[in-house]
Amino acid sequence: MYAHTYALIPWCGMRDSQTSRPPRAIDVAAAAGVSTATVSRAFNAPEKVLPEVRDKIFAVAAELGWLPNAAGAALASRRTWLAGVLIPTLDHDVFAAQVNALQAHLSASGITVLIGCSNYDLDEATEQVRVMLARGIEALAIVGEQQRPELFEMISARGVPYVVMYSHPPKSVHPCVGFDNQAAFFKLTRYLLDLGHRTFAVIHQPSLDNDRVLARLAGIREALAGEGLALRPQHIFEGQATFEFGRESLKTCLAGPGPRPTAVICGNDTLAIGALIEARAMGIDVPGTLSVTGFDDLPIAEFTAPPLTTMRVDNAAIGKAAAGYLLTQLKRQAATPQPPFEAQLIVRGSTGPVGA
Amino acid sequence: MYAHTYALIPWCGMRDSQTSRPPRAIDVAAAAGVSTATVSRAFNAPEKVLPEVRDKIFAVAAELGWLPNAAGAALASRRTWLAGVLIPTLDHDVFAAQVNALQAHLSASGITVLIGCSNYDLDEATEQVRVMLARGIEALAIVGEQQRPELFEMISARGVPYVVMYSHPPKSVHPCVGFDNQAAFFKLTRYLLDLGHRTFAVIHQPSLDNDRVLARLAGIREALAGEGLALRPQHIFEGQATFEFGRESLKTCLAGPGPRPTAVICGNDTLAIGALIEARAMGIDVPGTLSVTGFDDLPIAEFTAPPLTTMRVDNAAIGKAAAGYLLTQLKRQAATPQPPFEAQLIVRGSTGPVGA
DNA sequence: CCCCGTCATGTATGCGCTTACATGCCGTCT
DNA sequence: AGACGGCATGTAAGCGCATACATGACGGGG
Repeated sequence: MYAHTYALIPWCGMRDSQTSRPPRAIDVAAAAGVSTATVSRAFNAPEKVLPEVRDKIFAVAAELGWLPNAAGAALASRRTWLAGVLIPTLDHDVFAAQVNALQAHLSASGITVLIGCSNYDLDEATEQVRVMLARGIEALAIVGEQQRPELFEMISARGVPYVVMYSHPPKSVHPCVGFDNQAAFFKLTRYLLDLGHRTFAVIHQPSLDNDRVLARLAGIREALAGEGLALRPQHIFEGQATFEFGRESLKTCLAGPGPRPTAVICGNDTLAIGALIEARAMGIDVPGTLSVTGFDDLPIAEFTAPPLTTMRVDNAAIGKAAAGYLLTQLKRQAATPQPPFEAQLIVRGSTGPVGA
Repeated sequence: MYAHTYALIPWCGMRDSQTSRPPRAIDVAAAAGVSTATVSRAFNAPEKVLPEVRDKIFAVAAELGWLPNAAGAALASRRTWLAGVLIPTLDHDVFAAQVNALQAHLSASGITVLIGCSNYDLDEATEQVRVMLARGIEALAIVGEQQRPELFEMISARGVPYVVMYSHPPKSVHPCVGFDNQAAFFKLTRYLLDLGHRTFAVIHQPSLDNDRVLARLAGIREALAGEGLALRPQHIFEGQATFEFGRESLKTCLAGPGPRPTAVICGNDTLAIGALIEARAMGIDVPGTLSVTGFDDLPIAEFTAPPLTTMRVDNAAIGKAAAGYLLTQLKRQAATPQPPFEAQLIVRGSTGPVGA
């Protein structure tokens, strides 16, 4: 398809032969009649090269299709221009949005982002960080501060600046860019308490090794304890964050013995929507006899029946702020500790006064 | 927090002094009483090293916290173990799922994945690929085959194996792993035609530089043409893939002059759900007086009111297959051209016979 | 008119690792 | 017994680039 254009690139035609290799700086230098030092300067410190020479070098480089070999550059300059981000999975809007923003911001500064997915496994997380460090990342953003000690040891040992993204507990030993999960769920629960609710159910994600989920549960319990209340074990449901698990949990919950909850707090919007779906299927009036809350404010939350009361966090802003923090760290400037982001309560139609 | 453990790592305490640097292979070699060649072999070809020597080296390496410097390794071995993937944005379930699967699969083979986001901009796409090539990627997956010629020239010139992901038009000049967008929408439209629909509206994503969207429109037109039908300009809506655009497009459409469409084909589920929301708001009976279709089969599609008729593509399978293809290419094995994936029609409640 | 500073460029070293080749040891076959 | 082959390891040469330092040209001031 583009065969005709290959001819423009001298060494292209040879790409089938084993001798073919990408051009090097020395090839560009030879073709431009300068030394490799000047080629290097033309790209890395253009002001140090005479404009005419520089243009000649650029022209030759373009003609040869030369791209500076990053491995060579990294070795010689001791700079990789690489940063890493460790997340549980890309397959989740929240993390994808954060990574997207982080990458966009770092990329604008010429930094390439390596993405490591732990799949919610601490050992895999540690391994991913090991690989990233071997690749020479100069900064690292980590989702969640619950990690193996070795992970923090490795990055501290190498003096790599890092930041914990998404979480931001009040007394973290780590630099954080995020919000306080516990405070957010405290606020949410307080809101429901103020509506008169006294019996609660909770449907949440797997809490193993997950400080965000644990903090959320703590926030709920803290608010309840303030009123002398507690969660009944039969009202707590832990499982995968799917519509299905939200549905079956609500079903089980309402079929159970003892006092029926008047409010269901869900670990995220997906679970809440599942609960909403089941409530509709069972003919339960939401919010008349049951209030339901979510977390994340997915775009769909506004359009469920009834619209979902939830909490919103600006994930793109978190990603951008994390990038900004790392960037100032890389410049060896003072690390300005960010105040936590605020999770915003979005009251919609899925919550109401108890017994309304 | 982990200060007590730092003491276990000899050079940690010095990380504040400017002289501190990560250990090198030669440090490990010295501490283990061998040469750097043996250290290298212990990690890259363990069977060539006596078990006792190997264990000693591993122990010393762990103690020193040594990680092989990837830049040095890449330079010497001419292997970077890097692959790239070019996508429009991570902020979209479909691409995130594909990348997640691709990365999981390649990572299992020791390959690190570089992710480049084009933000639907051809120049940015080209630039991202340029950066990836400079970093030494040995393989590349690209979403969408509509790219600047320079992009394909660059990768061909370097002999980097690549694969187009997601799309799979019948006569592509590129190796593809994906499905035939045109055929999928042909099938979908055919289904609606068989239900008796004759007047159609289309609400779709921006088509500029987007071969997937263009192919989908072509599929619709092809099916209609088979019945001597065509789309009226006032029934075509192009805009961002949001609920909001789906809503306002349906509203505008139904308020417009001329014959009212009995079926609305949406470019994806988000637009379709927007249309569904608007239809409910307007009190329009779906599917009684209006059929609505989506594409992607988002998890929520099953639970809309009415449940959404849509098409499903296994994005994780595409990512995995793309990784598999690149892996065999890297082994210089025969490239087995994959047959296209099939987009599966999922008939639910949002479509029905015309005028039912 | 000479000296020295400035600027543009060249020279040459080494970043940390892999690997072809060299070395030396030991066991085995003739 | 001698030769030879195989094996474990060492030696040393780069991989492609950036950069400290050297060089040389040029110009201005004393």
